[in-house]
Amino acid sequence: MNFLDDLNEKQQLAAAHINGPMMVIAGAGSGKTRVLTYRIAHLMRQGVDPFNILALTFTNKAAKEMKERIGSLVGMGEAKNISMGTFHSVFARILRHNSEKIGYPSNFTIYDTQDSRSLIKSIIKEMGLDDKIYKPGSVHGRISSAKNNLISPSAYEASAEIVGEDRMARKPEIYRIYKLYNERCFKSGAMDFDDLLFKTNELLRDFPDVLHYYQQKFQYILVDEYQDTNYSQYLIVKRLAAVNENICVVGDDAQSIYSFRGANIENILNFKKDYPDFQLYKLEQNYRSTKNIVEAANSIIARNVDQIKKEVWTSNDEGGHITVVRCATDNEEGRVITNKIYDLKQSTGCEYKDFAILYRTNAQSRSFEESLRKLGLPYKIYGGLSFYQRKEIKDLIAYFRLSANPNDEEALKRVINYPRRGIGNTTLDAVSVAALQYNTSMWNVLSDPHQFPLNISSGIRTKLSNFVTKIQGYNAKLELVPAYDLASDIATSTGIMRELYEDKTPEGVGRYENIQELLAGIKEFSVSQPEGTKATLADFLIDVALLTDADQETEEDLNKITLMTIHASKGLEFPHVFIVGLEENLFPSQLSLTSRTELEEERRLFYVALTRAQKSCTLSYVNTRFKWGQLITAEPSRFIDEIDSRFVHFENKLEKSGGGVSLKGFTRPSDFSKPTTSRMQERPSGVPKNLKKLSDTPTSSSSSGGTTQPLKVGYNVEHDRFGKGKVTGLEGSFPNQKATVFFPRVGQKVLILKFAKLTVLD
DNA sequence: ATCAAGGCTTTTTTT
DNA sequence: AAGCCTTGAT
Repeated sequence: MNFLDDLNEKQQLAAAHINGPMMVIAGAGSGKTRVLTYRIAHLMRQGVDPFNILALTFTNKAAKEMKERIGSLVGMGEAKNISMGTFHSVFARILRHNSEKIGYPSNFTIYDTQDSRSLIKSIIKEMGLDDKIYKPGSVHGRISSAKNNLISPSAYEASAEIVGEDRMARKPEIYRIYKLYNERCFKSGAMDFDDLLFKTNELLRDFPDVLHYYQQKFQYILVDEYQDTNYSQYLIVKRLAAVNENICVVGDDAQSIYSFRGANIENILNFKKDYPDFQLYKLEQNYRSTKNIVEAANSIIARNVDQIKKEVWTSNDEGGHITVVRCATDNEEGRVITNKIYDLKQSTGCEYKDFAILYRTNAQSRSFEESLRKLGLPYKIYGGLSFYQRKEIKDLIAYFRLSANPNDEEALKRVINYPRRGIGNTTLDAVSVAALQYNTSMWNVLSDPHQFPLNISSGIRTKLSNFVTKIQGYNAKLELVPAYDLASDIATSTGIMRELYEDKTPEGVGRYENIQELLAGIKEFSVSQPEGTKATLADFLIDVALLTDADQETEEDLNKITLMTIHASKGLEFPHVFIVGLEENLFPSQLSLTSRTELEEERRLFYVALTRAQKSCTLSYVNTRFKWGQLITAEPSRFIDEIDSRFVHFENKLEKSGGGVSLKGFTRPSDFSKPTTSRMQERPSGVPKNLKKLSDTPTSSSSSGGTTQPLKVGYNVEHDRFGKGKVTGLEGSFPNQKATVFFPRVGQKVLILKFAKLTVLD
């Protein structure tokens, strides 16, 4: 039997392509993952050894799923042997095998973004620069994009253009920070995310035997989401594919949403230049969404100037309109969307996993979380603060890292005084200075303190040497003791377990459980290793640095409502999608409004969001929203109006009235003191006029100084939603005065008076 | 060296 | 709102 029969004609042609370069331009929902999967299976059926296949995906989860699907077609035993994963994880492994060639230990550490920023921050301090001007985050961004374009520190320094840009931005020293940063990473035996690609390029460039080996090994190369690769990734692929030219790239320019991290649509154009005889396949039939959704999405993307023209179409049902909902506040948005999900589930009988709430920024998840929890609906948030970014997890992993690679300076600084062992900043600074002075790592100073002049008391010296001995002990066990055993040994013998166990606060209990979960994860990791291979803690570390919480998904997560950013939703699909927070300055983001290309990327992002939906798609926006603790007013996103109106239904559009609602730009709290602005919130009906609404008179009472507060502890008040209650506490002053009120119906609440619809009864 | 309190800033997006 | 950092007291 021929399993290619599962595909449509165009998909079949692409999947059956064997030798020579090929590109698949695939519209949203046109089954590109399917083509990739079947093509790999087909290759294997045709006798290609899975060891000779390299498939690069955008996420580890995508790799895992694709592997499973291929496994079900040709057998798991075989599928296992394909090299499949993200660029970062595949090449981290390759680097590990070849690390000594480029001067790194095989147990090199992978610095995450936090590590990088913290290192950059200390370098900025050491250089005596002002970290208000040289913000670690933006300096890192600059360095990162240099690396993604394969610009080394010396090339950076030599480029008049780049240094000129820095000078214009009043940050002329970045090239020096970059240089020092790289030196420090090297000395710490650490690579950052970008190094994983940069160093791979170095390795393949400078070691012809290595290049040759992998060219022979990877006879067939496939790259998914090609539109989101950067120059560094492009060049790795080009080098590896140079001999056999059996390269297949799959992508959709309309879904390019990662240019902020160096992704480059030009890679598609370069492909045409590099392999002029390549075969092009276009997939334009959408199998995912209703006609309305497909055409609405088309009408959006048509507004972009930068695009490869294609006609995405579907033979699916027409489906319902795209619904647009207006809400007063972010909290109401949470309630409204949650209720809609509840109703839709009741009426259609679908499952929780059929719903997704997609937003532009992680911070928006809060209001949805709250109302979902209130209604008792199960949900899972992806992204944001992931499991591996939690403090307690990072702390324990820092011990693991240090045990595997004692030169890892960021790990050292993290745990040398955690749990408290009386080694403070003064001591650490002294060690750091000595390390810099003698051009060595902090660990070398610590482990051989007599070699270095350290002005430190003997009591502290003992503490330091105890710490060193402890780490050396772990280090010695690294190759001998199984990963799980060593990990739990470290967790207990450092005192981390005890410290967390003794913390009986809910947060403390949670942290303790997280540690347990991490240890369980390590056990699982050990078990899942192929027969005969022993998994050390160092092996686990390579994995863990590149895991995200999509990889953490458990069985029970499988039937929950999904909450994630639109970026994270790429490649996924859901029957019912809610795209929330469609407001100017949020989506499109304020930061994207300066250039057409950035705005177009936001539009592509909206396109991606729309095309996640299979059956229905609902958009929402709010009139006022909290941002950084301040209430701001918002306008509906331009993207709403950009959808061809034939496909849209406005559920409760605000009628244009001359009144105060169409206020523009009143985003500052100072505007609240202007008398004309009429509070922006509609006065709830049902509040008798003779009752004094606090929120109507915030300015006169407090900002004019000295006048007594209209509210006192003990007053009886009434709230629109919570009912009657008694004030039990007041704190802060205008505009941030808060009242603690006890409502017999709902319990104690802390209300911000500026906004609370509170009425005094006495 | 440690801790508490108060001030200050926030990359939108992620490997 | 929340986390981070500085400051000041012990």
